[in-house]
Amino acid sequence: MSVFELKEKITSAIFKAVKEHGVSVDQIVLDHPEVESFGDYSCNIAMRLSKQLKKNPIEIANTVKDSLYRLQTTDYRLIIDKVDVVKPGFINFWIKKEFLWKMAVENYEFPKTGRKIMVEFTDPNPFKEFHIGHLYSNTVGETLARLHEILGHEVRRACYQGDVGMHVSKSIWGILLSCHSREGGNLCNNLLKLEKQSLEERIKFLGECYALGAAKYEEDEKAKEEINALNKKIYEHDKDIEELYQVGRTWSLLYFEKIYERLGMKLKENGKCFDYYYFESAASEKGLKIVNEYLERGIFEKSEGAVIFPGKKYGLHTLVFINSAGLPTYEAKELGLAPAKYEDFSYDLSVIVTGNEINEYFKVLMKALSLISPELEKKTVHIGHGMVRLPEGKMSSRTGKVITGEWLLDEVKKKVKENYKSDNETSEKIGVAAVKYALLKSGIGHDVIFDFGKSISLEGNSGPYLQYTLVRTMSVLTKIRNTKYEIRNKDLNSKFQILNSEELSLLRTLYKFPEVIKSAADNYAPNLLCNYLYDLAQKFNLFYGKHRIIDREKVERPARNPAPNTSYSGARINETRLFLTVKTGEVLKKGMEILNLPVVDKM
RNA sequence: GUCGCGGUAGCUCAAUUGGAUAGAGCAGUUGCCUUCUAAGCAACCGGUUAUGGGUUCGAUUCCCAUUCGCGACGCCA
Repeated sequence: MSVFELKEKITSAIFKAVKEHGVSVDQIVLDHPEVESFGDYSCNIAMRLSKQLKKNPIEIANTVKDSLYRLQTTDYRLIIDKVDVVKPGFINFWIKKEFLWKMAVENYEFPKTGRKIMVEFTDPNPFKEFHIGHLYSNTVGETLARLHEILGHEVRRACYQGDVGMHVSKSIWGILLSCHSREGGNLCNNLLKLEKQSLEERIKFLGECYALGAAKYEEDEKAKEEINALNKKIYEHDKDIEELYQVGRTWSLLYFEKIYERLGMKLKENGKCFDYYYFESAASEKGLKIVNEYLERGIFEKSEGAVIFPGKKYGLHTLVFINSAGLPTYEAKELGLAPAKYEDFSYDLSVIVTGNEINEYFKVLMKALSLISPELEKKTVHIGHGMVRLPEGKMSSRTGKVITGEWLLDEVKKKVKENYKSDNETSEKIGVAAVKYALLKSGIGHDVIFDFGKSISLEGNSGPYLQYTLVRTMSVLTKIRNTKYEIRNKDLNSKFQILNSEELSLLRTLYKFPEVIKSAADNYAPNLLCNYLYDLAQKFNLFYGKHRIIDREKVERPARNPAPNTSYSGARINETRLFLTVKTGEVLKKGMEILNLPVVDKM
């Protein structure tokens, strides 16, 4: 029996019991109490009915309890150990230990649903750097994708990249200037000379060009005009800059793939990390067409030479979709993107992960989409994640106040290496886990204030803590595997009864794993899974520190050679604890896989 | 100015969507390695949940006001 079935059984039993009182309720809330001494499940129905029935909640709770006892089915009797009515009017349920055990040991897998979900995330822009905001989006998006895969859905990953637009023309303008000042001759050849340099250096160069263009755009009227003109040229594939443009674009895209692989994304059939790549250059054509079509139908309006969506009519902002130069803005492109995605993969749900700074835009966008294609609008969900900020404020590529993803990963890796003297490969894995966990562990909506040294923790509630705990469980198992041992507590029936408080507490955490996955996925909240895994690891470490899995006193060591990894032949193993250890390891491993945290053998 | 989001321990964050005694980590103090990995464990310290009212059996959570911070508010994404 799964956790879900168990909960359903208790809920329906309560439902029946309540019905006996002649009242009907729309739903029964059944939760795990925070405090373990309040049982495994808790119901507040008596308090909710108190007003309606004009009776004391305790009284109601007691009669419900009596009805439960009278109505009980064999299933129910099998599951429930004890029911209690407490103070304000809670009805608390204790599950038989045997069942807790069964649920914990069972490897629950969610059945395939056939539901098709597309998740769009990361969305870095070619010609600009991949900063820690992209790192955040990638980490969150990948975990959301994995959570939905675990739930049995068919998931596709999408990445939408801005290969046209003002930021590109600013970069190109910067490149033109930089390449000119180096030498004369063919611009593209000058750029290609950089090919000898590492990809990282070339990307850095592009970033600098952007900063240059962006700064001049604001300072220099002439530069501004040139950049605006360039923007149009890029849209029109003007042959003067096309070659240059393609070179830079290719470098960027290659570079992004390298980072995705470093972050542990799996390669797809196309040999890349995302299933689908969308570009603004393509979306803009579709978007233009759609907006123009619906301009005639009166959904959009002309105003001051631009095409706008009158959001004010619907209590939202009015936004420009096609600017006065005839070019589509972000909003129009997004309108083009939705049907393009649907053509590739006829999804039931489209999840779009972006920074929360565009939350307001998205509301407008969704309103416009609902008038154009209501069925697509219904299938679309926008998740705005918090922005990554530096202690001194917002990041800005223009002023160079940017922390790139690679820099962060490298620095953390270095710190791990220095602090713990671990080898290169291990340090990399620990560093990646530390960075990702730091981004995943808090709620998705809030901004993340990034402060190196404070933000990325290697101990306490951190990625390495989970890795370390997993290593501990594996270490016990290897030790046992290499050894002949006797198992104590062979008697299965007695096993459930004699659990000490640490064992019981671990068991009560273990069986909840599938519930946590479900609620993390349903709420788009990876932090729920982080919280759970951390709690589990803490409980395991407490248990581990307090109790022996392999009996110490039975260890026979060769008298002359008391090395720590000698044979443990003759050691006795507590089977209950062994199972708890195995299970903890499994859950940790699975959970870390969903969070996409690398696993290490030793630390 | 209008709209949206937020304010929880010195710092960074939780709190099962209205539940029981508001919990962790970091920082600080103190113990624990000849015993399955000390990136660990235990203990202490730390709170008028921004402020004031309201709704009810019950509020960090919902409503109103005040205040502070961030974002958006017509041609960037």
